[in-house]
Amino acid sequence: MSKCEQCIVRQFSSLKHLSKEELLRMSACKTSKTVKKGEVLFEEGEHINGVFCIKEGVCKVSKISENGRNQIISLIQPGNLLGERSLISDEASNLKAVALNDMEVCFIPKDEIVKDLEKNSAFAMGVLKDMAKSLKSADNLVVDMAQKTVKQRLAETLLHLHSKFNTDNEGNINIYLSRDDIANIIGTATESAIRLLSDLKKKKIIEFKGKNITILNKDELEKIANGF
Amino acid sequence: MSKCEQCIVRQFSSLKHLSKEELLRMSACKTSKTVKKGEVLFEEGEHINGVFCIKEGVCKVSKISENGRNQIISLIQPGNLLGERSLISDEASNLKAVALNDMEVCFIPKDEIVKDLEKNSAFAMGVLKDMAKSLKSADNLVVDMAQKTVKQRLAETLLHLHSKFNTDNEGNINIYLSRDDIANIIGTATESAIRLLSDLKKKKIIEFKGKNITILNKDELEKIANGF
DNA sequence: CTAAAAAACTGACAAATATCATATTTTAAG
DNA sequence: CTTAAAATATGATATTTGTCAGTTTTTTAG
Repeated sequence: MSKCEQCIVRQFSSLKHLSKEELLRMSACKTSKTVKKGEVLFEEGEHINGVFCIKEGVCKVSKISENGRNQIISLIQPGNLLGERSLISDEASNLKAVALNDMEVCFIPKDEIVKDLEKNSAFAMGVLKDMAKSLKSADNLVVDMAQKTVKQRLAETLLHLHSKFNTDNEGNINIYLSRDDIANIIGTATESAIRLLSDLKKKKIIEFKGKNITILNKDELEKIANGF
Repeated sequence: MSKCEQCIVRQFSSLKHLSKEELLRMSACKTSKTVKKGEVLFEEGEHINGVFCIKEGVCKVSKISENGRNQIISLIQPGNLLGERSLISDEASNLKAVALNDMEVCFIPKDEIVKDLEKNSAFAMGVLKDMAKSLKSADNLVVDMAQKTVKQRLAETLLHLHSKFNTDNEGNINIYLSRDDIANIIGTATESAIRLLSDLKKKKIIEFKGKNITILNKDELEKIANGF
């Protein structure tokens, strides 16, 4: 079993504040698993009883609205933790997580995390900072959802995806989402998302072949996102 | 100067985890002030450098979208803290706070809070729980904003306001918001909010005289909020 | 009390978006 | 390779919501 010390999650998450001994204990009680594309990490309403460390792959975190439509709240990348919120509130999860591609994750049981939170104040502050960051982006998302048009939100989403997932310096968006997923991120009907994507393509602002989307004119996309 | 020990904010916020000595120190470095209706507690982009304890009155917390429209994110009641998020991220505030009526608040400087956060893990866990709660409701709000119609959001907002602000057992909503504020909570044009309020009145689901709104048929309002 | 300003309201119309129906293309399974 | 299923795409239309213009009511300042 690999030690947590070298793990990408340790480098990028609040786990970096853990000491060697704490990591060793964590390493001893963690479980690793692979999650195939399309599989569910946890359901809405499920008691997770721990946190997931995302080592490889990406998952979408979503929630079903009372209308029965699915809203994707965020995409979680390698290096991040998942499930902190529910762990801290000591509640069932309010969200569902599904793998977008094949994943490698570790699961750390709740007790272990709570113990460290209480003893290691740097770790607690780290988690607090992560949560504060999530809260800020959630607030921003609320404003966007409430005030921006679907067209603006699509432009903004493409820019977000680009800055989060591009590996080269091109305009390629290196994450492959279905039109349905894109619609569920921006909160619109699938047909509307498709139509607006086609518009952007016609105007040479983006290019795409299937799920492979490339941004051709970033400035223009930014203008659209800001309402011009 | 009043001691923090008996304060309503201590009873209801994470400050309840502070010891007597910690409270005394806090009491010594805090400043009290009154904020008149309509006055600004802090602006978007301002460095707050501390947290506000809300002893009396209500304030609205909002953010201007790129479109120039104002979105109210939440209403803060007596007993709550305000400004924790920015303090923990060590950033300027991303939100603006304005008094909805005359307020009594205390201000606790940042250093004092940070000191206690690092030393008192129960306090840190309390703040963490508050933040987790805020994050959950922000996520829910995102879903509502993205997926619900304006009519649904209005119905839901009226129900929220009622459960948060009713003092008697009647359907009265004991907080007085302008039509503009209501529109800025649900994320719509003022005229749309007015029209939908009038519709609900015509259908005898609510009653209102000016800003004084009463829910007549809660069941029906719940149905509307859930899309029927 | 009165005038001016602000807030609430209403109607007409335009724009954005959802829905439904259907066609085409891509993907997956045998 | 072939066929069925799923995803993507497009058109027509209905619904929702925003915008603008104007009226009425309420609030505020003097």
